Amino acid sequence: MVDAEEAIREIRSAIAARKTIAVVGEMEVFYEGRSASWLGSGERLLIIKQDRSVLVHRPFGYEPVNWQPAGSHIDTSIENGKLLIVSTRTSPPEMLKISISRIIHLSTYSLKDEADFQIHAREEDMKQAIIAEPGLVEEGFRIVESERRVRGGFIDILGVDREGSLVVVEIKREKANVKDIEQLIIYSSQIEEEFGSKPRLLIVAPMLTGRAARMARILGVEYRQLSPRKAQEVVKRRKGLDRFF
Amino acid sequence: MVDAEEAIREIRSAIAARKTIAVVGEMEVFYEGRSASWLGSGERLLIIKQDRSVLVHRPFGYEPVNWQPAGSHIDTSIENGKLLIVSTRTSPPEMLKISISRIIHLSTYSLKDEADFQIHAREEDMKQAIIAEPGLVEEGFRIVESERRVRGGFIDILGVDREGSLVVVEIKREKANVKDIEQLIIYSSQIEEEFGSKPRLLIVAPMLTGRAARMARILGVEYRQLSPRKAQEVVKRRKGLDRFF
DNA sequence: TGTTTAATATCGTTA
DNA sequence: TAACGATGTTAAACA
Repeated sequence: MVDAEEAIREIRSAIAARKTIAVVGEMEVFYEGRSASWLGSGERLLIIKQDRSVLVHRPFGYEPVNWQPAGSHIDTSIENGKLLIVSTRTSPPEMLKISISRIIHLSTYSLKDEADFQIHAREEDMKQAIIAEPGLVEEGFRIVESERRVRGGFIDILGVDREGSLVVVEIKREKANVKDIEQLIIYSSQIEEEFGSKPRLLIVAPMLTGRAARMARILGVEYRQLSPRKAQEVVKRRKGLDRFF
Repeated sequence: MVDAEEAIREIRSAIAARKTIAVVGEMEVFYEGRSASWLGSGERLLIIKQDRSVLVHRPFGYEPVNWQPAGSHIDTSIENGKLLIVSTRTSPPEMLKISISRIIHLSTYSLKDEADFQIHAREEDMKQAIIAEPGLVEEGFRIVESERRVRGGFIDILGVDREGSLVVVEIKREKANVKDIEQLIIYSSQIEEEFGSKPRLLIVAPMLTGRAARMARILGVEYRQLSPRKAQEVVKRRKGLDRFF
């Protein structure tokens, strides 16, 4: 249990020193900006990070109930004996106000964390795998272009099959749905306009939703199964080979 | 600074008692599941909530670097003198492993938070505003149906103008883009199939992207300006009137 | 359970 | 700055 006067001194100096602040206490939270929200009094965890991002976490759920991203301006004051923390940013104009009526715990830390975060098996890995091994799409497939710009978006991969027909390839790292099939149809008309002939349409994904599978059959969209994990293995194997040669 | 043996006892009993746990310390983090990630050693804040959701926060940035949602299973152990916390869930199969080499601070809390969270100015508020006051779309506009299911999605609002022509209305709470315009075109063909005549297409949003504005002009999609905040005011005013009558 | 949509989505990349 | 797509998106609504 910490006094508001004492707390405000500690928080102010911690913000100035770019420390990370954790406050456990009873608080009300107001937000106004792109939307507007109000949260009545309850016991929560407030985090102010060294980059001045602010998070209010309830004792349940993955997401913060309210927040403000890095770089916003933080003001502290005491109002009716309560510790008031106001975070504002200008673009977009947003304001987060936290009124703390009781402080259960307050601590500040100078945390050092310079480690590199590595993540794999994303859609980008799937694309790289196909570029490295076009045979993943089908025997004789060759890449013409990746990330080709068309009206309404980008074609993940544009290629040619062994017969010389153009193939538009759309990649999804998760289950592909009706929207993804429609996306291919939209690209198809653009490619036809430009090249004068209908391309084959192909969706690469670990699976399709039932509705998407039906729609694909109706509209003549082909499907090749590929999971991000398998793609990642292909990329890794390739890298090994590249180093070898 | 807390010993690993002491920490594991405290964490285990806190999980059993459904308390919220905060650990500040030096840790490595591994994740494997839909994707896979590795994060080398650094000083971070680990939160385990009463619903067993797990968050690992670096000292910067709004998002947790790694996490596990509510309801996952948590195992604790000591390996080479380090406190090991492993959270697993089955659907989808995912595993988060946190290896804590040094504990700077550990505390547990029984937090009580039953307050109601209220939020306004969402897309739903815009739809309700139009339903309450169809004149927001245009003079003489009448609602036929909201959330009408069509192939590839739902039509936000289907209505009729004063001449009796069908109008498909798409609502966006933020700047509308090319994809949103395309969405309307797709709906249009469905409505034409069903009713035998081309509907008018109308996008309601606070603004359009430059590209979307151009595309709307070309494709004959009309635009009505409405912001979520203005919509919210209309809803509020209406509620006041409803109470009066 | 499966599917779809909204979100103060956030974040990174590119023009 | 604006636009645009990916995300371990998450979370809620609906069939």
